[in-house]
Amino acid sequence: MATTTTPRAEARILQIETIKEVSRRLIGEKGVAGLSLREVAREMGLVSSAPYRYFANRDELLTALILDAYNDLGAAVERADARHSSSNSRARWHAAARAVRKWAKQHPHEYGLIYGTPVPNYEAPLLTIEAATRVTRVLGGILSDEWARRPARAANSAAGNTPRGFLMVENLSEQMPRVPPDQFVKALMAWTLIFGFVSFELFGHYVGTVRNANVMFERVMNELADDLGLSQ
Amino acid sequence: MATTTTPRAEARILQIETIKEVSRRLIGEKGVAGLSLREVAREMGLVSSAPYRYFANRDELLTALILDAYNDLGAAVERADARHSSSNSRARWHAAARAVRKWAKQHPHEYGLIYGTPVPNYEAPLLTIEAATRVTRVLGGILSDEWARRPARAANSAAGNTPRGFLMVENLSEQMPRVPPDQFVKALMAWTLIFGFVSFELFGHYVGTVRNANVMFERVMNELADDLGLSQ
DNA sequence: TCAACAGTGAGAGCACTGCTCTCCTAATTG
DNA sequence: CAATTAGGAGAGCAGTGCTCTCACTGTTGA
Repeated sequence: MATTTTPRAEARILQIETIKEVSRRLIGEKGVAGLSLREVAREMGLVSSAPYRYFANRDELLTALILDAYNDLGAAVERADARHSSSNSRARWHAAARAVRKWAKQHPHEYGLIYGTPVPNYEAPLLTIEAATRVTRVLGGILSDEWARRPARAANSAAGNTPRGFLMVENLSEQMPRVPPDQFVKALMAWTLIFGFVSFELFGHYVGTVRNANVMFERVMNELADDLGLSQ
Repeated sequence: MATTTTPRAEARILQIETIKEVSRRLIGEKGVAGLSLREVAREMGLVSSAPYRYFANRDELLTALILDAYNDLGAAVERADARHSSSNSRARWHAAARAVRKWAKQHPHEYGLIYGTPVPNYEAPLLTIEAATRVTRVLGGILSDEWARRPARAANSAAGNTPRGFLMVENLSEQMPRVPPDQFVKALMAWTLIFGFVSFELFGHYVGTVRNANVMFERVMNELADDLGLSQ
């Protein structure tokens, strides 16, 4: 059964969606700093106080946009991963990594919003954390499926320095149930390096150093896949 | 001979220095977004238009602060590196990496200023690029000194896939004259990972994942040192 | 059915910002 | 010593985030 919503409630979520759409466009044109609620109102043909009926303040609007950005990126990575056979870890890894970079280059300002300098004093209101883990869950799933196919080595490694590595990483064992804990450090490095590379590229730190970022990204991801022991 | 500067010129550079000091303090308290020229003026007992005698606009002041931040970080890393015997690559590597992280945690807002989201449309005015390379020069020097002590392997690797790697990386051959080009990818990964880790830590992306960042940083840097083949 | 009740937009207003311009003083310079 | 010039004062403009009151209108409970 379709949940019956009052016309008013519908109109409300439509206005909220419009505000966010206009905001995304303005951010894309002039960056986060250039986003003003007054201009959003103007674009919508409203008076300057109207948007405050929907967002208590600018930070609340930004938080909503951050949440959407995490989910948009997460969905893109999930889709890319799902296009490959779950047993082909290496293809999945490359697909996921490329999806991150592609999304970032398509939405540079939104990427900066979520992986750049945190905007307010301390924004992340738990809700965003959940959305932020969508990418790490995909990456963890790839590693988990890979290690599920090699019980011997897994058992070996697990018997190694398990406690040491385990102490440092929370939640990762949930996301990668079959990956031996001593591999967590490598997994963390890979995850960090994907975003480190994309951030360096987008924020201009490779200017004068990396000539062909496309090729370099592929080589780096290949090296990481080797280090992680991804097969095929 | 001491360069004779007129009292007026001296007073000018003193005022500029004061403006930057006050700005740094304000940024440290309320973040980059909270920096206003009017408040700087107020703190200095000046009228709101006075600072514009020294900085054409807010962006110019920010650019100056960015430049200083790069140089401050660069100097800290150089100092840390210099404290070790040049032949002990591994100790130098760890010292440099720790210096980056330490400086970042001591000046989080300034770190965000230079390694977070770029603030204006496209800020980096070449001057900053020069200052930004101080860290990479230190890292390149460490690798260079390491490879200077193993001519055999260097020659071997250099004979390998030199052209491929060389095409992607500019300037790196100047900073690391004795490092075989096929090592450039690993060097780039290491450089990127230092800052990727520090950014993730400072910007809150490890919350809920990395429990003890101090220990994890050491392990990651150790792993990198292994991958780079640093001895001792 | 009709009256009370929200939800919404309009508009004025406050405190703040970046930035410009003119005026004046006082130090510097030839 | 006269001419120049740098720097501060102060007013002012356009823009911002945000608040408050007022009026309208679709929705809802008696």
